[in-house]
Amino acid sequence: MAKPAASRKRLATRGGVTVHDVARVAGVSPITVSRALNTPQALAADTLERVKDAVARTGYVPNLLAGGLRSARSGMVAAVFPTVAGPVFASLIQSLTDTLDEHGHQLMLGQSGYRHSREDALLDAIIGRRPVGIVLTGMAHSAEGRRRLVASRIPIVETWDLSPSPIDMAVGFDHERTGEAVCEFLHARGRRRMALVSGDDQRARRRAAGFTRAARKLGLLARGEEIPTHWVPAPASLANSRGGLAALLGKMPDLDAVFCSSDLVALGVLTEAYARGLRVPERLAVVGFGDLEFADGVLPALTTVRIDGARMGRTAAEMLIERAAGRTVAEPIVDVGFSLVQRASA
Amino acid sequence: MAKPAASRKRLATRGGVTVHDVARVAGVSPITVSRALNTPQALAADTLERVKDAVARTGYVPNLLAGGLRSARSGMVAAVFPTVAGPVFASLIQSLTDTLDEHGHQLMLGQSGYRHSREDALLDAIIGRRPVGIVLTGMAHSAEGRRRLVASRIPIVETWDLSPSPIDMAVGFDHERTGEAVCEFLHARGRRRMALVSGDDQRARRRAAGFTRAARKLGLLARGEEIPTHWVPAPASLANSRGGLAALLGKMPDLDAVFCSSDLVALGVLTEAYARGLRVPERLAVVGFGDLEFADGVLPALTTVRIDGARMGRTAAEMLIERAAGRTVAEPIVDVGFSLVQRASA
DNA sequence: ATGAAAGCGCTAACAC
DNA sequence: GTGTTAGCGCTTTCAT
Repeated sequence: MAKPAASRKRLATRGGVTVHDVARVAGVSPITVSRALNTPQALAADTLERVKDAVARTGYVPNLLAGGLRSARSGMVAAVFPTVAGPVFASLIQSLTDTLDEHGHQLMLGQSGYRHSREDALLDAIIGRRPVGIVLTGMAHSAEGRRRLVASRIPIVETWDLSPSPIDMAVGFDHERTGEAVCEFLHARGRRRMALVSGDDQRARRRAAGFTRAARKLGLLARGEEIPTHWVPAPASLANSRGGLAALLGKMPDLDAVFCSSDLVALGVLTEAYARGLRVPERLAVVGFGDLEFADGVLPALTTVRIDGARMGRTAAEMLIERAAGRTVAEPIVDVGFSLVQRASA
Repeated sequence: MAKPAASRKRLATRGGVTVHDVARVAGVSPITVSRALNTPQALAADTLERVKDAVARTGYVPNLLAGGLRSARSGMVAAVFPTVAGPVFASLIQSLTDTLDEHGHQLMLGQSGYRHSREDALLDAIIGRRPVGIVLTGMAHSAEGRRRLVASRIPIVETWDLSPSPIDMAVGFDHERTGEAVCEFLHARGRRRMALVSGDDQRARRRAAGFTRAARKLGLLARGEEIPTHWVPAPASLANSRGGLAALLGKMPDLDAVFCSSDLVALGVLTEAYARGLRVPERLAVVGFGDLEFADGVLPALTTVRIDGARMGRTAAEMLIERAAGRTVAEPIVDVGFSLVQRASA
């Protein structure tokens, strides 16, 4: 008497169709239903047929929470970005999702929003879901956060940046080198009075540092002198960026080149230059960062640094999938480099 | 003898710290640990203290899969977008994540990529995780998919578009009306020879239809005549869009206004117009769609349609949270409208 | 090739 | 305010 009551209750309680229900309809045991879905090749053809039929008729959708609990495999990958609004991460997220999807994994997305306070809570929410892997971008992990990540033993890929001491694996590029490359490029073009308009985030500061180092090496800076820089508070807007050029010109009227921390900032600089009648590139060279979609269409077309976000996303996903399969990753640290896209603005 | 062996095995098997371990360290029962984390106000202050201490010392991170299974609350919200790469959805995703985060929920992200074949598999992966709610964007749900969604009884919000017959709830705006509004605007500005350069997706087609309807009403079209339209295959690129204007001018040399399906397309049109020496807006008016970040910075500044993506995301999240709390949503269908941002290009 | 039993880690329900 | 018992729905393990 207790048994039938229990099964009736199960159906009533949550309204959910379970393996038991499908099993009953198919005339098999629950485990056979499980096998039909996970290892169909292990079943006789007609049994498989019966189960599939029962699945369709009952509208059964497996509870992945239960399966994940038992098998300790959630099938999800978590990713944390400072923000998804910026177009910079879009192609990375896109290719990450696509590649994971090809392998039957889902992406769980978190935004750190550069707020350290929320960061640890976010990590707990992630680790607590026992993901197959974690993709980290732009987080300056707290000591505590780092400890938890390591303790979780979950495979981790740090992206975008190429950290000097990755927690586990990394795919990215060297921000300092991009700054150096741009400085050298401008110098080769005969520019000598350079400045920066830069968003105030960690990676942009790294690029600025690289730029400064190259300038020093090229003899553009006297001892102790710094590259004039206007820091645009995040999130960088067009108006802010225009103001940046204005401010720089106030201090340095003979300015002849500006390296911007993003294409959007560069667009603001371009706009301000136009408003002031400063010809680009004749009078002022402008270089952006990111090669966003619009960079090719503005006037003059923007010279900028291109990053292969799609490759980063794909590589990160593949590393995690490799690890999830229990294999070791041959190349756990990948530098995807960057390229300088030369257009009209410099 | 069996009991201690079992608990020793538990520790060894997965290496994971569980409620039992924390309970033992704190000298309480497992349920008390659970309560310390979920309903701390129900515990005595010193007990709470002891448990928190034990949690910190053991490095315990609750297994949310197990908790979710038992309580039938996964704490996740799933969202499906055609693509996250396009900047159009960025602010929507951003505010969705932010709002969910404020309420302790995580976002699971899926990309349908406009592929119907993957769509049902994606839905199973989502429904199988028993999310608190589902946000749908730009999916033309298959009959089967729709049936599964309804059967799952999971709260659903359709966004971006305002479907005529939503599955459950909806936040969006009327695409046809934006097309109408732009046509009327251009007409009021004295334009009579209008055309469209449009990406080939469903919503853009709706806007084109609205544009055509208004043109007909205004007497701009003869019986059976259509608005000349160049369809840009997705994903729309700058080069494609430039080609679009070129093609239109071939057929209609006295063209005096173009409505584009996105700001990026509009930028391509602007670029082509410049290359041909067609002055904007004097000779050719150009209107975009989306009010992307760069719209204000290009030359001439782009007149465009602005959509409040942040409001959509916030509203969608709040609706789902409301439902998750067992309350009914007062206004299950919300029209966030749009606004025409008038700048120099038209 | 299929089934029975057990248990993943947590919390709802009910005691006290 | 705290503990005991049971079970969420699935899959691992072992048996046949």
